Amino acid sequence: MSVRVRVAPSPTGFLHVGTAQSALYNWLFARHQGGKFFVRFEDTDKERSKKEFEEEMTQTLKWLKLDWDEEITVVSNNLPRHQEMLSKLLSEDKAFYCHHTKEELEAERKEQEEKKLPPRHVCGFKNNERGKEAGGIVRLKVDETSDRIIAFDDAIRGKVEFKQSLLGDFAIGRAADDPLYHFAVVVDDVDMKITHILRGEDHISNTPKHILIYEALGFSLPVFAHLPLLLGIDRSKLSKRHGDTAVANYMNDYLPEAIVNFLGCLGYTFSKEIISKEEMVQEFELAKVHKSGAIFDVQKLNWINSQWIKKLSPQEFKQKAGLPQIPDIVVPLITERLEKFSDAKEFSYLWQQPEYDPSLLKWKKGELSDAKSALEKVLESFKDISWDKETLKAKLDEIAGGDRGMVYWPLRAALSGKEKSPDPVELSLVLGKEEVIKRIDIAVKKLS
RNA sequence: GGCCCUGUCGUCUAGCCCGGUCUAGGACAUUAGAUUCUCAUUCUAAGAACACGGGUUCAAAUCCCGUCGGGGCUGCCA
Repeated sequence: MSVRVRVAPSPTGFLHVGTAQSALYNWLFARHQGGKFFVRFEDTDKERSKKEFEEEMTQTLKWLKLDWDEEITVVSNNLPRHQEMLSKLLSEDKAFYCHHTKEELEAERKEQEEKKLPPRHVCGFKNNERGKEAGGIVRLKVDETSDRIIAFDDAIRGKVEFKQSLLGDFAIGRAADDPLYHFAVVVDDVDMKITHILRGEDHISNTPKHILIYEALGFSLPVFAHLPLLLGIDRSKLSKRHGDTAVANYMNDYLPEAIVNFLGCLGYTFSKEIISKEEMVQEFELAKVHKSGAIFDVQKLNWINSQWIKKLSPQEFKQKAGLPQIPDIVVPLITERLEKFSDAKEFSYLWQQPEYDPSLLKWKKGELSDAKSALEKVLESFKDISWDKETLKAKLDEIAGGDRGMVYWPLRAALSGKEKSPDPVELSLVLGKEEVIKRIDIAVKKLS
């Protein structure tokens, strides 16, 4: 049987990096197995779900190049089916209406905590006539007297067990025509013939509930696999207070290849650290996914991004960095020292004249007057010189005598207007003779 | 509180299943050095971890028990 997996985010915000990671592992598993990967929007929470978030998530998934099979589905579109299944359970007496108020339920939960009892709602309505009267929320009947152990073999963690008696009669619908997540997700996964459910570890304790729903509905179980969570610096579940959690916030500074590479390696150890998703597909094995959560460390992301940036062709770089006007020849000078695209603007001196204070021209071992005379000598000798690396270098060394800094520093400063930059010979080569002479001339005038 | 998952350098991890080859390896980060006018790249080096306590064994990061720590869930959110 062919593998079918899905990622099912709820469209209540921008695509979270954790969701992106989950999508990636589902995608990797599907592609490795030659199966199908689907995207489904879990909009059972009508209050918070928004169409614009669906659109945003779709665009972001595309940007990550995690291609899905068939059209994206939306849970609410399957509502008639959910209602049908809910009614079925109700009529088969496997589910019932709970008429307790929120206040009563809350009081019950509070009391249970105080008495150190397991938190569960064993509903008094499940076995009396009022439980059949429509109104209130719909709960699944769970036999609290059973000593059954609900167990499943997690493809990542191995055997996981829960006592059925601790579950209580959990809610599956706000009303007979309004399914809750736990119910809708099961029905949809069945309808889509999902074979493996790879989702975040935060769903482990929901799994026994889902198993009970599968059973009540008479469907066979898929394979479950719970992915480790992405953590913030304090090791709690990654959330907004830890920084940017929306993939969208990384789109301007990072390459999708870097994000995918980073996310893939947080939760799995591949044969190498810089790896494309196609290469990941080759190696991916579900059982090798890590069990414990990993901290989302931007420093590592930055390094990975810098590695991917270095692989870019000049054309690709200019387009991604939003600098289409710059000459190809300056690109390597930038990519060699770039971690994030937004930092590219620091190198504007490569395509436009820099602004700087004349004092910058003074080298630490000399005076301003030394800089001036050095620049004048360079200016003079550059006017009629062969414009290649060896010649320029030889000439500058000759002018400098023994102390290269006396010439290199002021020249480099004159060309870049920065304390830190590529060396003056490289700058001269990419800037061109005419521009170099112009900039030296400006520098000399600043010192006059 | 209850239930469940998890625990190797600061971070991501290899090793653990099938005890000895582990004076615990790699990467990021940090520090120092080489190259160098500066920065970056590159290279070299250094510091840095088996949560703790028992047990089994000739031998334990690896097996067993317990403790502690971290996290998740505990909703008419997902």
